[in-house]
Amino acid sequence: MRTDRDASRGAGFPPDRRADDRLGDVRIPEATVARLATYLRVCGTLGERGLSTVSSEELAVAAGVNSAKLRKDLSYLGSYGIRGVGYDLATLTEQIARTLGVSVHRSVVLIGLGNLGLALANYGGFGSRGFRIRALIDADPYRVGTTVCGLFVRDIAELDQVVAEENITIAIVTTPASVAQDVCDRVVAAGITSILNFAPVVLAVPSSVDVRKVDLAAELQILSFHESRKSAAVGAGLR
Amino acid sequence: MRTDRDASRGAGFPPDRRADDRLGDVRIPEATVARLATYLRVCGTLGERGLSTVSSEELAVAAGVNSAKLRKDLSYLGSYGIRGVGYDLATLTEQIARTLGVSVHRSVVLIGLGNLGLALANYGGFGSRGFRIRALIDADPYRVGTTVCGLFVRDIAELDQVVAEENITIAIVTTPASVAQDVCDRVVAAGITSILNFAPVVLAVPSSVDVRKVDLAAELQILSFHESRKSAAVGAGLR
DNA sequence: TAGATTGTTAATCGATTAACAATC
DNA sequence: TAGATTGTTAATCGATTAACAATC
Repeated sequence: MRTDRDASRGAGFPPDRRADDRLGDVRIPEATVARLATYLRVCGTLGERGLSTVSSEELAVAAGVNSAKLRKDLSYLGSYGIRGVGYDLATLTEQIARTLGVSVHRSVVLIGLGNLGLALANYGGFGSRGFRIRALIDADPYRVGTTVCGLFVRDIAELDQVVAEENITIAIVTTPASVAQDVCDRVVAAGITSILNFAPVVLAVPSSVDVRKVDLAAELQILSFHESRKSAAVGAGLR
Repeated sequence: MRTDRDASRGAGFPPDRRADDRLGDVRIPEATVARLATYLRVCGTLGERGLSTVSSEELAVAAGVNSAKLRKDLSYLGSYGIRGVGYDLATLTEQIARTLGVSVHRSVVLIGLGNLGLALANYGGFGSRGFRIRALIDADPYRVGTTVCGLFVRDIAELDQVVAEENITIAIVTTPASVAQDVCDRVVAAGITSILNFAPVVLAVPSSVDVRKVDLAAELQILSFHESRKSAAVGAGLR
């Protein structure tokens, strides 16, 4: 569907990307990007089971979405399906990985080695999905200099150096809430442009930096809301 | 704005809730529910700083959202602001907590005591936000019977009993992906109606059960996507 | 009263999905 | 060719937000 808005942009307004930018010439909706990560994981699982081709219906069921949505999502990447047949798993996997920018591994720095930080440092699931934790940073002088998962724990003062040396663009922040904004400021100053924040605070960053937040208590509260509605429905006589 | 659809529903179609169900008579959008959790946390922070009243503008800035959106979100709870003045923090906090169903603590069972499970069991941030982990369950016979954070680690065979005894409705699943669906089936059979899933699998559940998924690698992949676009922009001559 | 701020309206924007022409 | 499945259209649904009347 081509709207008047599209037409006016094509005619005069600056496009989001240059037309010759092959990787980035199609704007992909945020909701689609989030689902691509799921599709990529499911493709991996199906590939391990020996499948070489999947239909949009099979993939949609495995990913827990509607097949029309899945096809629309995949259509943003280009036309990699074969009508009457389905999608070649290897090709599809490669294209999704390329779109997400995880065809090559990305380097990550993890800051704050409390319970959660240590658990993430030890988590084995990042490597297979495109990420390597290349540096660990903590404020506790007793922890700095020790080795965790084969990596030296460094002081925050070494952040700039480590980010440059290891070509790091993504930081995982698992510090206490009280220091998270300060750590965030240093991380941004060091040149990091993406932050995954586990501290329960809203981080202020320049618009050039992306922040995603994981708030575990908030997730539980959302579930709690629906629990309330379930019991309210019972209370209202719907038993 | 009252649309034809609303009118036709009011006229004939069954409403989502009974009109006399005071807690649940207004349908609150999912996007709003998710933000209410943030507002609740921010209200707590502002309250600790000694504030007793906030304007929508102040609260919006602290929560990182547009103030019109915040007012619209709060309007679903009822009319708790005072024009020309703002919102009373104590009242607002209470109303949001009530809406989210966390005015009283909810009991949670945590299943799977690997790195992440142990970290969550030790995490102190749940208590202040309305949740108590009341039971720990693991499959490893060497771990069953030990004490973690003052709780006995139990076998999955005891799930039904523990859920009933402790009045648990929410489960946190931090098992390996390979057993997550099996654990999920048992959890549902035990009467749990909300699941927070950290295993990187799509869980199949009855429609009466809510599942929220936290996929850390997927979060990084979303950040990676935007990183790709940033460097593509540079590559396309926008340096 | 004058200034401030809420609650609501209505326009706009973005996401979802059934349906089907295109095509393997 | 006949059956199957993609890629796309267009309708619908849901979320966002500027603007402002209501009102403290």
